[in-house]
Amino acid sequence: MIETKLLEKTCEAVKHLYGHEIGTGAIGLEKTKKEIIGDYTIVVFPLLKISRKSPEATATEIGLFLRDHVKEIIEFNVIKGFLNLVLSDHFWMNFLVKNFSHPDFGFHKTRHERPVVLEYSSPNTNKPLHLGHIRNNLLGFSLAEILKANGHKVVKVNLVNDRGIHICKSMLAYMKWGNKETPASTGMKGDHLIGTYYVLFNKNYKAEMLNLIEKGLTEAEAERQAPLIMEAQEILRKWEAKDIETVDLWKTMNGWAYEGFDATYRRLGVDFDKIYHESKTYLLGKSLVMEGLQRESLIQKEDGSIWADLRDEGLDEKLLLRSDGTSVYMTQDLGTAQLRYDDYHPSSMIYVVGNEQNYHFDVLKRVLVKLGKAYAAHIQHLSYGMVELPQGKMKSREGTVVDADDLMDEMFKTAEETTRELGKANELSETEANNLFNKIGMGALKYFILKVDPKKNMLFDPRESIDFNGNTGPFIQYTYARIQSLLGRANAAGFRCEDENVLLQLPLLPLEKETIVRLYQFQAAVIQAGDEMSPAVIANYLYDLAKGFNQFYQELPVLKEIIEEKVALRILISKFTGDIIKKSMNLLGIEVPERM
RNA sequence: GGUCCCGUAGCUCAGUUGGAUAGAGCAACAGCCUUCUAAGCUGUGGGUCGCGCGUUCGAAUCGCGCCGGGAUCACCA
Repeated sequence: MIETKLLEKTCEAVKHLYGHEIGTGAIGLEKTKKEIIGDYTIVVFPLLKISRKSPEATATEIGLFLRDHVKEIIEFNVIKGFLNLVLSDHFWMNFLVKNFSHPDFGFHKTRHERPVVLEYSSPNTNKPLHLGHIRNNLLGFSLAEILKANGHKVVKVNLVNDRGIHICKSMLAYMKWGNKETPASTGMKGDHLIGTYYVLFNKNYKAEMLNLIEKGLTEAEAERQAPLIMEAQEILRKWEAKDIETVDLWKTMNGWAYEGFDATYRRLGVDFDKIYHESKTYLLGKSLVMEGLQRESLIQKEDGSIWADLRDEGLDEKLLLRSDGTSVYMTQDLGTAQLRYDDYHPSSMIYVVGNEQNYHFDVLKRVLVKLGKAYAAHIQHLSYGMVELPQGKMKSREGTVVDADDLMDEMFKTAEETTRELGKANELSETEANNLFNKIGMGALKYFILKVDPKKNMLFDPRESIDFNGNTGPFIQYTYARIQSLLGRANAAGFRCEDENVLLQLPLLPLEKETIVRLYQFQAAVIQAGDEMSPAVIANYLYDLAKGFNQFYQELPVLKEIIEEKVALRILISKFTGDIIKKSMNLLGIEVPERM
């Protein structure tokens, strides 16, 4: 890319002019600010110690050297310590002509042998997915696409938390109050049906606790002694003992949950290459811990419980096996890490998990190191922030969760209303219309969530719903649809690509050039998004691209332009923009409609 | 209490490997459809970048100390 060349040539300039060898890292190269003439700017302040001259003189000397030694640079200007370089129109035209028809532009061919294992979603089978899971799923899916675009093989895995006390709670409530209901008999999605029992358990559990507290128990005592929780624990023991009835019910209810999840995943447009079940991996975790104990990298206490001692690393002791020999969350995660490593020998293992588990992953890595696992160094935690509601954090018990399926229904409805109001569904068949509403609704939702830096907490206000104007998914989809319409007309009118050599000589108007420059930046955006594991980089790039194109489209005629070569040029720009919008949207897991 | 994260316009967010007058969208107001889709474009107003000190030629960005918000530190997951 041209950036690399500019950096290297600047180093040469410094060596030639001042006799100093410097690395490209010592040079500040950035895009020139909008108001100033130029494409790239070199900040020369850091070089003054070497040049021993004024900022202006240094910048001018380097500018002269670059102009003479880099054929793409046709002129430059100096403002204080800023050297602004102007690249030739020919350079930008050449880029456009050489790349616009290249389907893989901006993407790298697979260049890493070992795959990346990417875990995301990881639901519990005791309740349906909510808005927080949506963020997780969208991030995970998008990140997979971004990594593929950067030349990685990606294995998407889902670790289902299908065992444990929380699962038993739903089971118990169902046994007590379920009346043999099924998804079929109630017409409810399986995961939602199970969710009602989870809620029911908590309601009654809370009532029992209050009762006990009234009788003089402390809260902690009540929590442990309430009959319901003790019954749930009994179910857990039966499950671990492989009691047939218990295991059967567990299988049945989990089956309902899976059916429900599958439907939600399909609608969200996410998928997995491999599904792990905690019920099948926790035993491997146990054996890893026992090995570690034998090798004396772990410690056992008098009551039989096994721990990792991390005190000399500034952390605490961490329990890995309970005194009764049963496993905890960490045990299970050690097992799945090992399993994944054995299954794929990946170059890295990425976990898309909320930032509330930062400590967990810190400990996980350290314990794996203690167990002598070299792959611990390649575990990465994509730690994303919480989705908050105007009232604060979502809490299932207080009924303030935004359900994933409900939300998607809402989005669809809003998309339908808005589209009909605008009269844009009039000529569509029902299937086509529903298809469009779905694309728009999901596009709005996905873009809304992915445009925020994953690391940050974000706010979701269901009342205001999601806008379809401004910096939104539908805005970008609309830009794409407009381009397709334009290209359709161009095609119908029989416009064909002009002779390349003619185009290469064309002078560019500012809006034309700005748009081409943005297209060029797609390559850097893909790389940056991969490095930072951030779909938001793509989303922000996309908005900039679409916004800029709309300006171009508004100000300059394409098909109505008089100069034939300009028509060809602008069609080329439009086509390339459309292609990159589509590719970028796909990196976010968002579809674009041909008409809207 | 220990550790970690966050604090930018009324609201939601960009910008944070230190660089030029801090940017968008929404909301408000004012314009632009006899010309390629107005889910669009243009313009106006709106800021002690939480506060203070420091490092630097230069700080929203780095360091330290406060203030405010959040997460986490379970024989929960």
